Amino acid sequence: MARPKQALLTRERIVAAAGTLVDAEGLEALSVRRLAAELGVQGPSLYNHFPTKADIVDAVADAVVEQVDLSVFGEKPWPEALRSWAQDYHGVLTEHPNIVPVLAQGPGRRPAGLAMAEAVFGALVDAGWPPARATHIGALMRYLVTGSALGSFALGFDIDPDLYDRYPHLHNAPRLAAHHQAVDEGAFNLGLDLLINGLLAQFEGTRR
Amino acid sequence: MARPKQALLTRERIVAAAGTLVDAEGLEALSVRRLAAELGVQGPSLYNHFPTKADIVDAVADAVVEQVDLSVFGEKPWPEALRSWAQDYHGVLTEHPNIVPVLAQGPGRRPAGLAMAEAVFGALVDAGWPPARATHIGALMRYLVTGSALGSFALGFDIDPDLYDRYPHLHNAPRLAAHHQAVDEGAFNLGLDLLINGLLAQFEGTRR
DNA sequence: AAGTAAAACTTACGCCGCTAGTTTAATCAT
DNA sequence: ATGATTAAACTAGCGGCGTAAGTTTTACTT
Repeated sequence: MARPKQALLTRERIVAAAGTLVDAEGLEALSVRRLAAELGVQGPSLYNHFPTKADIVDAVADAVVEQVDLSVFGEKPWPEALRSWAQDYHGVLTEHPNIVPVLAQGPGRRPAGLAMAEAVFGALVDAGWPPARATHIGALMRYLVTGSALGSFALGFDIDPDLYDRYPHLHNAPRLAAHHQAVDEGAFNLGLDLLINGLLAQFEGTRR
Repeated sequence: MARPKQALLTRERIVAAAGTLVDAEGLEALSVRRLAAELGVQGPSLYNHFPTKADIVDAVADAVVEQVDLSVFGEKPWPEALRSWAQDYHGVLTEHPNIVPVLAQGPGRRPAGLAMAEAVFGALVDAGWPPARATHIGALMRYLVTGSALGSFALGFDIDPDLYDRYPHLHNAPRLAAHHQAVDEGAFNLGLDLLINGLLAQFEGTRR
């Protein structure tokens, strides 16, 4: 086949197929040949639409970030906005955990990533936080959200019970797997509460 | 060469060389052939000492975790111990950032990882925290430490100034790179303060 | 109508993790 | 002491990887 009458590929179709593949089978399963096969095409054809595989992965990551709702930042005071955004971000990443390692590297040049940083940082600065402090808060939020999404804490322990003979306090670790959602959510929400309440106290302390 | 009089390889030598390579050039640079070359040997020879490459990577990760000081947990009250441990853990990861993606997946079956979990969880439970809450706190600490070590926040932004024309609040983002250590440290310490102070308040609240 | 650009293709290079089978030395059992 | 087994290196090779190069055909531009 040479150039077809109707193009077989578009950037959108490629990103969608790549996202589906990553969600279903993980980042390691995303190879150029495999992705091309899903699209009914030979591997190198993808290079007519993206310069490198990394650009495809980046586009997948940004498509996920695009799903995060940023509208709260114009509508609510910073503490509620921050909480609401962090929960939504966390929820989106929970649905697409396999792409999180990419997001954890920062926004780079990705438009949705930069737009999100702009919204968060802008809201904090506009609310009266000093820019340096707002940067810290933004960083901290990324640490919590990506740290929690990067790998389930509860599923991070091997489930072989014999493994824990020498770690007496951990004897229930294999049982964590059964409740991993509740454990991970509990930890994330605890962290979010502590951070936002603490920040609020600091903020009001400097105001008065 | 067949079997030499003195074995060329040991697990320790392999892990040390792999760790050096990962530290110097990143996880992607660690290939079986490359590592073998560093050790003056052919690639498949490594399989006489480790069943898979993943086991080598795991051993590198555990060697890093082994460096974290756990002695504080027997010596100080839980808030100081938690802070001191988290700072030490954070410091160790700062020196070996390339292995963090592995640690972020949890301890799995790695002995030093499990010993660390045992120490943290045990100290919290022994101090009076309910086990479920202690689990949340342990998870939260991992989120913060690995989240912050996984990728510098300050270096996560592209330094091309033109990129920020459409993100007015971020116009100073390219300057973050110059102070990335201070920014990242500031965010981590802010988070640690907020979490531990908040936990302390909760703990004393339930005691009274 | 001619010229150019786009989008598919095939081929190929140098990497990758790992398996299989071979050789030789060291160690263990009788 | 010797014979058998195990250990630790080797070579050869499989299937997969990202991607560069060059080819063909179609579509768009002038």
